[in-house]
Amino acid sequence: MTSVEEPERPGGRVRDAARTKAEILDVATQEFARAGYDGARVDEIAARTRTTKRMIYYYFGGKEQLFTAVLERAYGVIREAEQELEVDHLDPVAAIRRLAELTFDHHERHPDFIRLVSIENIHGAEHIAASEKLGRIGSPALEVIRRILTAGQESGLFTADVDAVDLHAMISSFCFFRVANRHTFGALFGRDLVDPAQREHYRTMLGDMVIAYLTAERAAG
Amino acid sequence: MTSVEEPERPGGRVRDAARTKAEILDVATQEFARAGYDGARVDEIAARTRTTKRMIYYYFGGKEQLFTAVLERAYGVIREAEQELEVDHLDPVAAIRRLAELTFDHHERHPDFIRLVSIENIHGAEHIAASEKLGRIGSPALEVIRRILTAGQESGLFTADVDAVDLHAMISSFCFFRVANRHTFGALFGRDLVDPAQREHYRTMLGDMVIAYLTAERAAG
DNA sequence: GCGCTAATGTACGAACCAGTACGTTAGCTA
DNA sequence: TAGCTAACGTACTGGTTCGTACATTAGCGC
Repeated sequence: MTSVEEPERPGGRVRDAARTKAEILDVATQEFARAGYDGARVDEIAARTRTTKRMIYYYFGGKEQLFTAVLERAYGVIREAEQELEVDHLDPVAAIRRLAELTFDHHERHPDFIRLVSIENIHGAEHIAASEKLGRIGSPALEVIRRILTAGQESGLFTADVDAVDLHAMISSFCFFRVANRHTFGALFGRDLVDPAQREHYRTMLGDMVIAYLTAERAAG
Repeated sequence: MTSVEEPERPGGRVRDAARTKAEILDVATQEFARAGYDGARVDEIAARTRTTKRMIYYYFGGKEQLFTAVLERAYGVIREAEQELEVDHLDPVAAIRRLAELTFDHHERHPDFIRLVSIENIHGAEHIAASEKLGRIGSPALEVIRRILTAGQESGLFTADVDAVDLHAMISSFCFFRVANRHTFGALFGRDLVDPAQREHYRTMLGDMVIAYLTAERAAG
């Protein structure tokens, strides 16, 4: 919003492939998250862009590939966030709590991403399967969890012998459900799981749950 | 499949409003769960029914109302299952574990229901909001949780002071995630959360988690 | 400053799909 | 068994939506 009449094209150049592509991806992310894959309209995405529908097909090939590109970028964002995890200086209990809270925060801050994942699951993860990039994206968080778990188990602090993938599932499930099922849960039980006033409450609850699970005294079995 | 050439109309009657409606609901449930709301095709539902598209509009009014009817029936099924909960004879710890396991089992047995709930959340729970029936459906499980929690907290077995709705959310999140996100999780982490061979593993994990949370020694604060 | 190509805009088509107008019949009732 | 109505079928339509053929121009290299 620097100029008065022409806030468009802030970069100066009229033709800019990179910016056009990025803008399409931004709008497409919103539109797919808003309405689901089949509910999303290519014309609507184009209309909310500085460019035209023609460009969507020029750069991405089609609706299907556009959705795949949207997913690739969304997963890229979470991978980057995970790479900034700095918990190695903490003791295992504090480290796991911190990791859980960061996962919690990321879900809270990216509801569109959660919706995209829900949508992709409705479609059997076929776009992930079709994407070379997503096949080998991995998860930095998983490596961090592995290290903390090993440390905690060796020191005897953690009694549970879960592996990193299952613990990641446990943490994610709580964070994901809270955002993804917010609407049906709210409608049926009259409680908004994403109410800002309850944010700390649920964040603490998640941490307590994970720590309790990892440090509980297990019956011999 | 009792007769050879005419396995149709097993009830005998050619015209049967109740059966036609039920059949439409059955097929519609599958189709909506398969493709999402906008991906589902009314023509496809009709084609897989003994009747025609005309009847869908005759009985339900439209695609939107049909989906609402599908949701109403699906939620009705889970409510009925919850009404058969019999855990009052157990001690609080065993009762909670049993409840968690029944929730786990119901999610496992009704993947279509899980998909419908995901779809409804993509659309902001607008069909639940539009349904009178679903507004006052409640949840028998919630009452059971309330009773167990009170007993456990009064006896000092449970240290956590969660309320029933939050505990229900915690249990549901794990069960829901495992089924709903099966595809993306499998594609990204190479682990099938619904692998039958791992069923007991995750069922136990859920119970351990909930019990650990409820019985953990909390730091004063 | 000239030409070449990546980048972009316009206008249209063909298929699809929710919903309906109109016509027919099964089966209950009296 | 006649008549009435709920239940059902056929065929169509109007709008929508993904995708594309064709025309145009910006901006870089030389």
